[in-house]
Amino acid sequence: MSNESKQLSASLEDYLETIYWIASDKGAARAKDIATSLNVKAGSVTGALQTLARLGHINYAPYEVITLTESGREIAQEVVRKHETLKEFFGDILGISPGVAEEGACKMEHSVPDEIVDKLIMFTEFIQSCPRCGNNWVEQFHLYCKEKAIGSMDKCQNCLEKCATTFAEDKNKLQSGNIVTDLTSVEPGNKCQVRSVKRGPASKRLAEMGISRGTIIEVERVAPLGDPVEIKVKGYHLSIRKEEAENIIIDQA
Amino acid sequence: MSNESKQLSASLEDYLETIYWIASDKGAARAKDIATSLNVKAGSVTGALQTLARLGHINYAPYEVITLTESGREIAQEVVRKHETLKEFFGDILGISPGVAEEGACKMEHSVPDEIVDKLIMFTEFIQSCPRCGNNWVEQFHLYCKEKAIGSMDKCQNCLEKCATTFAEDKNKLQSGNIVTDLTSVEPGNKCQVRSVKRGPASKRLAEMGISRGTIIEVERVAPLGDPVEIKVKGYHLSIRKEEAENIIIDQA
DNA sequence: TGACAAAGTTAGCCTTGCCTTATAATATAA
DNA sequence: TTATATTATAAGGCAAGGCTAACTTTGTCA
Repeated sequence: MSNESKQLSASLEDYLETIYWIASDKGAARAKDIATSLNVKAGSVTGALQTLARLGHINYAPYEVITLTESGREIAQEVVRKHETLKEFFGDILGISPGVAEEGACKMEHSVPDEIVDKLIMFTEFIQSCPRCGNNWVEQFHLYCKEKAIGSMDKCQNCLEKCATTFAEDKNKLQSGNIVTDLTSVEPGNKCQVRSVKRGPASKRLAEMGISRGTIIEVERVAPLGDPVEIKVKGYHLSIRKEEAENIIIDQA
Repeated sequence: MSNESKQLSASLEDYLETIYWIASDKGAARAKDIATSLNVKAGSVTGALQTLARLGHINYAPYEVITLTESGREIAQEVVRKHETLKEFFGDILGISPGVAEEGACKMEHSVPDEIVDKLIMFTEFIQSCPRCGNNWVEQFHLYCKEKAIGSMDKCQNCLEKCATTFAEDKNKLQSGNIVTDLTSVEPGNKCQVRSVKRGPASKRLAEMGISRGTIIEVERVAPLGDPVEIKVKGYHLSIRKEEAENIIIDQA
């Protein structure tokens, strides 16, 4: 049981990723679904499943449903994180069309080193929060791509000034209406930045999740009664209790 | 002779890339050098060379030196371009350590789509030329990576203002000393942006190379008498005559 | 010139990964 | 309980890519 093996092949990573998606949709995966999803025959799936089971990444017994083990989930989540990170960067920042962004992410998710994904997430977040990148900076880049030239000096000065005034306005707005807001008030789909985390029974857990001052959180979904709040932090999908969310004081982005 | 085949394997791309480097160093490659460079035995090299020859990517005859054909050079250059683009982005923008940047580039060069490389080059160039990214913007990002938080509002305002004044100063400096400069005055290792290309016998060739208003050019090397000027444009390594360089009017970056 | 070393070639072989088909076993639901 | 769908197994194909070992060619130097 070399549970801590070196590196899975791209193909096996794809199997894990597929199982992850099917399982998070239906609770557990069946061979048929995997075969359909990956476009292979049922026989091939069994072989891959046996390999993954031998490596300790899935819970598998003949004719039973398939679930991920701890290590399998970790690997799958990491692959998904890489995939989503690349896709978002390509799409939202570089302005690549969705199809190519998806295709590129699929190919590259198996080769990008962890360290680079981490930095890419930081970079994307930085771009989305640095005031100098406010006021349509990304759109300026897309314009540059079309026109193949930076604007004239005067145009740039204009842009720079507008950026400054926009920032000053936002700042005033924020400081005048200085309301303390917590994570529960963020709408699904929106991002925010953590100002502070209130001390409490859960603060250690939150810190372990990487939630601290400055962290950028995207709220993905909120359950009917607001209880489990599903969020994305540094590319990881997490779920936190309402009480925990209330302890996270944020600046709305 | 399916000269226009679909996609080479990562391994064959590596062979072409290696031949490219050896050939650009010594004029032609020998099997021994390739074997050493790729860390394989001589026998394996012969096999790969035969495959590449069959595909029309190298000029190969038993016991003779090896050179790239037109198609082989194209592929090799594209791989090199991907490699360098990724490495530069990882290192210069993301702030990844040279070792990891190199390793990541090696792995990803075989899977990144052309379109994404193109955009990544544009993006890197945009960052290096947009005034809003002047005044140490990239360093601000690296600081952010360390401190995991954007600066305070006041700090950001300060940064923004300093960026604006720096830009204004540069602008004044440029406009007061309004000297027309051409590419020959750029020191090796520096970058500049094309303001215009003088009409002349070579202007068509330059346009074909993708050199036009707004293009960013990095001067890599200048031969002793200033004659062939080696430059890098959009990730491609090119060589142009002195007379051509003199027709390229630039803004020093 | 001729002998030898270095470089290159060839052939046979092996491993790995990943897929397929055909057939057998099991589960499920009418 | 029996037909149908789903899984499992076994055998095998095949392409990529490497290795070894024996052999050939080439170039160099005495």
